[in-house]
Amino acid sequence: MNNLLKYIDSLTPFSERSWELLQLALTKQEFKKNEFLLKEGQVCDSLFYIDKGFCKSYYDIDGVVKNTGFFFENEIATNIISFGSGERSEFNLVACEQLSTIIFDKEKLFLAAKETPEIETLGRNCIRLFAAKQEEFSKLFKLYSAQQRLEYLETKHPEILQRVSLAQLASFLGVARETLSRIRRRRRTS
Amino acid sequence: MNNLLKYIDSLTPFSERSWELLQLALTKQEFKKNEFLLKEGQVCDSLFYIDKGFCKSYYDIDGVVKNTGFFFENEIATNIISFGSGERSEFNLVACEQLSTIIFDKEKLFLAAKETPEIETLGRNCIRLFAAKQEEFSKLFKLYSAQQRLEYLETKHPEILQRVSLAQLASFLGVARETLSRIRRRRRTS
DNA sequence: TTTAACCGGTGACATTCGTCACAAAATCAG
DNA sequence: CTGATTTTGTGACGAATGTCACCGGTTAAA
Repeated sequence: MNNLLKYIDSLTPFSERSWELLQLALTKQEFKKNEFLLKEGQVCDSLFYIDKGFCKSYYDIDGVVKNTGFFFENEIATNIISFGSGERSEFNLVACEQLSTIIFDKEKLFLAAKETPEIETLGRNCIRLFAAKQEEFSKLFKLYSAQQRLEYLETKHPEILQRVSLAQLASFLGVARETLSRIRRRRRTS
Repeated sequence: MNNLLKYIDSLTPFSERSWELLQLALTKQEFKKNEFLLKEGQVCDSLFYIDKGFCKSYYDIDGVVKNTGFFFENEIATNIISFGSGERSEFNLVACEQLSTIIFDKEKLFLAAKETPEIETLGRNCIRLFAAKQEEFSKLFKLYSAQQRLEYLETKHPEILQRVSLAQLASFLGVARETLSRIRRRRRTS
């Protein structure tokens, strides 16, 4: 819980009482590699704070896996559309390696938020960070070529390159695995 | 202010007192076509509720305009990254036609939110909707071809096609104007 | 009315990318 | 250590896209 406390403190002032109330909504949970945090078709009623390990979000489009996000330590993973609206999730969340999370239960979280506005503010800030991350990555696709997207990740998010296989990365970059190989080769030889 | 009231009511329960407090943070503002709501390099300290007309967000990449979003009546337009973090905006917001907005001033909004948790909750829900829209559109680029992206807009967001020129739309879809022409022709002839 | 500006379409051509097939290298399990 | 599996690289080829040039139709301004 220690990492989580630091994470919260970095977002908003938080009293002892708020922390005690919040803990009523929290559960530690471990996932094995390839275990699902959220499956397509389920309603997402949790926020997953990542304590150790990482997971990814992906769509299964006619049997083809399309990675759309990676979530590492000290981040929140969730389906914000499903969590907010109660609709079924269109994508999956799956552990990429042994994963330790702290789950925020939606219902209990809302109950706790009624008791203190600090929890409401925390929620707003979590969503804000989540939205900022969304915007950052969607920008890549709207503005840049595959090669430029790779270069952006290399400078701004090297942790992804270090921990994710090239096939996984290619899917995330929105190109075929072969295209990513060629981009890398072009740069080696020039 | 009537449209805004309905918008708020659709998001969260709102007392008379909350509405009166919120109004302290609100200002009506008109923009002429091609007038800027937010310029690249500025810090965004407003949420723009769109009452009438529409605007767009775009990046200027080495002199090339890349449209990234359109915002119509009954939506909030802003730069969520800049608004939340205080960093400078990397993109522009500009009126595409005569535009009537109601501006939420960030500083005054935070003051009002301290008085009542209903405003805090409203803020959380506005951000949530904004994040959901981000995710919806970024999904298009990660999963679909240009033609599929067009088809998605035609079925899910026909208002965009009705009000935006093909050149603007092509930029938003992330393809050259000519490519959009060819997609349209392919479908006519097949 | 005339002229200019804008909008949408299209042809030509080079480039890039996806797909399929296969091979080399790295990793893992027994 | 060894064989199997996974990961990565690459060649061939067709399809899709970007770029440039130009045209006709519409709209708006002079």
